[in-house]
Amino acid sequence: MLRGAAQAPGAPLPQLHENRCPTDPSSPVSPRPPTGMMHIGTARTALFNWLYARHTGGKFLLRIEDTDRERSTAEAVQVIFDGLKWLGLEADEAPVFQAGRADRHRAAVDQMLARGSAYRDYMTPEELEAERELARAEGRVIRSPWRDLSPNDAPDRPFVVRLKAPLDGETVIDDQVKGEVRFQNQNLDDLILLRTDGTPTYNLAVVVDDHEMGVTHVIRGDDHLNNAARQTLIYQGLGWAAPVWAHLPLIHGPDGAKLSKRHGAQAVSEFDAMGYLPEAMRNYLAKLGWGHGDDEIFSDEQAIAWFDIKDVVSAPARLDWDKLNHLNNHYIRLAEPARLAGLVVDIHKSRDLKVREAALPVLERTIPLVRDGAKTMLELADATVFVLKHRPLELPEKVQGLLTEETRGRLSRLRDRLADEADWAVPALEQSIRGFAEAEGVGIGKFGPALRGVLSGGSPAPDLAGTLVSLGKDESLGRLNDALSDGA
RNA sequence: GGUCCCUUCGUCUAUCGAGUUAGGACGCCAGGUUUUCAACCUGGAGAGAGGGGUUCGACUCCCCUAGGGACUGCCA
Repeated sequence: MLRGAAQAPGAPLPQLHENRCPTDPSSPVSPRPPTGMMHIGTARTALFNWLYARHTGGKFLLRIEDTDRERSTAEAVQVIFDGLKWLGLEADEAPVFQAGRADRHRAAVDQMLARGSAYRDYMTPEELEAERELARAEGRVIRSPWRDLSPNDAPDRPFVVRLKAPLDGETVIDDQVKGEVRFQNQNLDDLILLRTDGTPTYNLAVVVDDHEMGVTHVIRGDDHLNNAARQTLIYQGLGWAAPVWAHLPLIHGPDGAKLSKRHGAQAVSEFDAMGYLPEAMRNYLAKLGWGHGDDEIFSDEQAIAWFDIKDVVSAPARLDWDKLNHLNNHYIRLAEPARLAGLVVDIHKSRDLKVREAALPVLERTIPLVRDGAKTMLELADATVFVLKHRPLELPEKVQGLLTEETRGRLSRLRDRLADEADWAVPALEQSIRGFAEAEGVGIGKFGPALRGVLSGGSPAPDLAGTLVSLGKDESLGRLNDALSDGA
């Protein structure tokens, strides 16, 4: 939905409350090749934009900022789409590719040139470098001599087009989370709008696209706060009204430093691979930098109803794995077993474990029994391997050590009792086991560990009755028989 | 170097000048429960970076210092 560039200067912002999600199609850290990842910080920015759009009834828009052609690849873009989809944040309209709008960007620059709010700068790279050093030494911003020269003096050589920013006065950003931020214009340089090859730069493209896409609220990372001032100057140069700004604090690693590889993960795909559920990520990310009183766990609907940019915290937050795990566990307990079973199968398969179709229902009835302790889907997968093993099970030494003469006798008597059990369900089996212990005149501790070991092959398993139910009567008895006949 | 942002328990945060032992959550510690690992129950320790102001009164407003961070590209 392009509104066209012809909006009158100073006209009121449309009441659409549209947002955009600024997204980097390539890695901001390593120049090339694109690392093809969607940073967790980008994901949270997207989440806040999404929450705000849903809350206000506006639109959640996606724009791929690929004005740097070299670093933008189809794969990198796909990673972004996949990441947003996994997180459950899909844009309301087709994504806009910035690179495809270069003509609009250039048209805007023509306007500025005509209005005198931009100029051609013929400085050579060497001259620029010298000026940069000098400016830094003098503690000021770069200034080009071409700013005030007449076009008639133009030499015949490549040029960039720069913004002709005001030299004095101040630019005030009324940021929704930072409050009023003031910049002295003398500290703001004439940023490049068009490169030597005529292609638009990011700062120009963002302004033009936001304006023409009808973006009213720009919610983005803290790292753009300085840019907001400079972009405001571009809006002024174009005679357009600036949008409402909201700059989110960054997410740091557990140690407070910038989030990086050594913190475990930075890409949303990695969180997926580590077994985190998207709804847990949404809840966690929402709580990171925003909150609604003491509410810790909430649904998307609640988050949407409660979300307000003004409640966003202004300090950077650290990624806390313990808390993420806790939330993930909470959502694993809430999820449909069938869905979890599917995810668990995928994990087992990726670990080269053969999973037959018939295992799905078995998994489905096992999951509710073992999910309470699972912090991630990976752990849930670990907790369910016992059910997927093939007979005869290999018993680890620890289990074999439990199988003394006495215990074997006991287990065999228990086997007979279980074989007669008609009601193969947790309550009945619990009673049966307890009754058996009584009949034997011993505590469950006398045979429980051995029974568990025989049934699970030493892998983690739920309580005894649960394990029996998970396995089913035939498989349980079979495993018992295997162990009792083996070496007997 | 310059500009800008940030600073409450270990972590995320509540408290939006005067009802507080500064609340909650995760984590942690202790105890309970117990057929593994968990889960679960009970209890506990734990914070306003430092220094100045403003005010009858400050965690809350202002200034300074310290410490973190972002930007300072013909990257985004």
